[in-house]
Amino acid sequence: MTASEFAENSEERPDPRVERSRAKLLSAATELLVEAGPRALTVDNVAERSGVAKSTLYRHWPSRTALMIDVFRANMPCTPMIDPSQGFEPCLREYMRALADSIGDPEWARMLPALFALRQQLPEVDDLTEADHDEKVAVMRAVLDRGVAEGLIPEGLDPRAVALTLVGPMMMCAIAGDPEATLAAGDFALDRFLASYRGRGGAGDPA
Amino acid sequence: MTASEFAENSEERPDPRVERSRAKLLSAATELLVEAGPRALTVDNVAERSGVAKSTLYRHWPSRTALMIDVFRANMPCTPMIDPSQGFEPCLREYMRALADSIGDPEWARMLPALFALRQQLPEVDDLTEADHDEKVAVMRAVLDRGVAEGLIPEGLDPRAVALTLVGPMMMCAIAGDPEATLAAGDFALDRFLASYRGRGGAGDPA
DNA sequence: GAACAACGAAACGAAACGGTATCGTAGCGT
DNA sequence: ACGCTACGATACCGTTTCGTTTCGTTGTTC
Repeated sequence: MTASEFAENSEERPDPRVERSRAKLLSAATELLVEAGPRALTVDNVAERSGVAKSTLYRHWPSRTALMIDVFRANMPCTPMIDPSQGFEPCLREYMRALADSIGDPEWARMLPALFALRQQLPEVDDLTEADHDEKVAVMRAVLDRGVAEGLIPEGLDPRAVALTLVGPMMMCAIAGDPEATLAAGDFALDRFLASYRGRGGAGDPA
Repeated sequence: MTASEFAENSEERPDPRVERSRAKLLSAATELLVEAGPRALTVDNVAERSGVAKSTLYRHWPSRTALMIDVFRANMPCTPMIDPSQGFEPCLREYMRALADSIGDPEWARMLPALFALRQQLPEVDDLTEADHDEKVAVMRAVLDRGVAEGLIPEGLDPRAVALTLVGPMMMCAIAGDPEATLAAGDFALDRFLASYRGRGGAGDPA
């Protein structure tokens, strides 16, 4: 009831214990998901490994499923943003490199198959992946626009198709359990893609 | 006890009931896996849907896991074989088309994520996918050899890398829940790949 | 038709699971 | 120092799950 209460400090600082136990639970749940798959992600396992009581878990999430979804959300790499001012090819190469880094991260690569598997059952997970996909396509569209402006690639290229051919090989690598090869796979695909438009000066037909 | 019994028919014909119940169980298990994922593939569910008793299931498979592995094995499309005599490009195009057909099959596409997810936990599933991968790479190697012989692509191309860039987009399509686009994705990737070597007469550097 | 093997139905057990409730404790902000 | 609140421990409930067992029945082969 001091004078300072009147100021905009009326928001009470949140109890640090809340964030701490939440972090512990999320971390333990991530470990379990990475090490042994979604089936091992049980409330009892998470509680035991995290050292946090099961009752506390249910104070933070309404269900085991909600926790699992948050595990994906917390670990999903955010789509790297790109500065288009450095030109088409450097920009695309940097984008691919950043994507390989995030997709090929060993932890993330281990939970990637589970993500796609649960996408079919949990609409929230589906939303997560779809939003991520849209972001990737949006960045790709911007990069391609730059390429068209520079006359290096033809007009009318579908950003979704390009993203598929460039990201697909990397994703395939990560999912197939060979995350170390992600960067190389992306490089090869990118080289082929770029070379395919260098043949006749870039203004080929947009097939 | 007729005379025909004396011939090479001395091996007793197996009871047709065995194969019948096995087929029923496998079919029901496949449906459950496709519709609701591996978590729905329980012994009770399979027994109920197939109309076969649970005890019979355990006469055919030692565990639920063994059944699930056989479900994958029974549904996994066999790698299409290719006749290399028709020339490099037609041959590669036909191969890609056949791959798109098998990978993009709706049923198979629905169980594909589960396959990759369980690969990490079940070594038998890992063996399945690895054998399939090796087959694909072997066919690709044969096709590429033909391409080198025709002077259309440079020597020294890694069949694994090529397979990754060509199959990756299709696989990504199927896993991401868009199996209808599999063919188009493969076509686009293939067009880019081929065009990338047409620029300077095919004898470019093997990057 | 007789012997035999596969099957169906059902009960059972043990363990794991998701989720709830209780209550004493300990840490936080004031 | 005090009150509030998150927390820990634990017990508990109902359900699901895997896997086993038993026994009567059906179908197949000879």
